[in-house]
Amino acid sequence: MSEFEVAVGADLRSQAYFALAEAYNLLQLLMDEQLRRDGGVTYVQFVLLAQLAQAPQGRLRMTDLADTVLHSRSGLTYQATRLEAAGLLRRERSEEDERSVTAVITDEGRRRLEQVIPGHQAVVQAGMFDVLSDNQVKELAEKLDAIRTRLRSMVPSSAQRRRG
Amino acid sequence: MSEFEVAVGADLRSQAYFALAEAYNLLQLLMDEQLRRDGGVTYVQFVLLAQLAQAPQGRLRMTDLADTVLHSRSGLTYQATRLEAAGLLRRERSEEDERSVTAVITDEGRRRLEQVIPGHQAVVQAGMFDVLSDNQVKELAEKLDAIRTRLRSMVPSSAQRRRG
DNA sequence: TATTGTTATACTCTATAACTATA
DNA sequence: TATAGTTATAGAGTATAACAATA
Repeated sequence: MSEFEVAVGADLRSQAYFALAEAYNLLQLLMDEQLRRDGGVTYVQFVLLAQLAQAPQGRLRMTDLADTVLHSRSGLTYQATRLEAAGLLRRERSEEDERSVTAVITDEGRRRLEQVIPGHQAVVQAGMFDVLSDNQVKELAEKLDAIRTRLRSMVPSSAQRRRG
Repeated sequence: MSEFEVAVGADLRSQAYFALAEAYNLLQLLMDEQLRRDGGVTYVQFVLLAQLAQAPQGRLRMTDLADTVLHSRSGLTYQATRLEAAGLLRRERSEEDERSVTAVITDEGRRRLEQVIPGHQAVVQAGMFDVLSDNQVKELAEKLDAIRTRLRSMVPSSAQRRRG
């Protein structure tokens, strides 16, 4: 138990919370370095590319993408401009709704993603899973998934934030 | 299982990892808002104050504090200047080693911390623990702690980064 | 009128390297 | 020479509000 925990609460819940926070921050540090080294992309850009890669035809509407990655629309425009300049993504006007813009991952974007994923998974494996058994991983995943679902219901979407 | 997971790996480990990432990001969003609303401090500032509050006599050397919160020294100087201007922290030259500076939390800093902690704990409780039993919390804490310890051993300290 | 995306703008934060003082 | 902390600087990223185009 770290001393920080004593300040805010020495109970099990505080332990779980601070372990989560520190684990994620350390992981972020290692992942940022790996992604930059292996593919010249930031973590945010990696997440955006991965989101697009799995979407049908590699396409997502800008607003939906912003909601998915929890950023403002202007923030997404900023990142999309950078990814477009790097040739990893392109933007197309929608045909059904002329207001909408669809972000599409390019072939080069998919290649770049494949290029960084092995290193990314290696970091996650070494940092998180080498110290857990398969069954422990399963139990961890179940609990984190319950927490994630709960938190999703507590945070409004970017469209809702704009209105409210 | 989100579609993002499919892109990078649909296995249990990816599930655990992405659940961790999204849970922490959502939690961060909620905590930032709460801390700003209840006490006008950022999450980083909250962590710095909490670290000092629990240290002996509320004191820590700047470099040690930087290592604890995983920031560069210049980044810590920036935050310390802001916290000092807000009257929540003060800096003193060390008497043993004239090169060192000790950061000390002020009485007002402690009051501010007490002011935000209830809301902070409420957010954590609602977001993470209302969906878990006490035993599940215990199991979660154990696994996250193992991961944290592992990750700590993988990330060099700020002093080590400076040298290397 | 409401919604989509971009832009203008301003601000926060971070790190690197140079610098000062001390060990 | 090495270390502690600050500062100068520059850059990355973010969000809010105003805007143009479309529904």
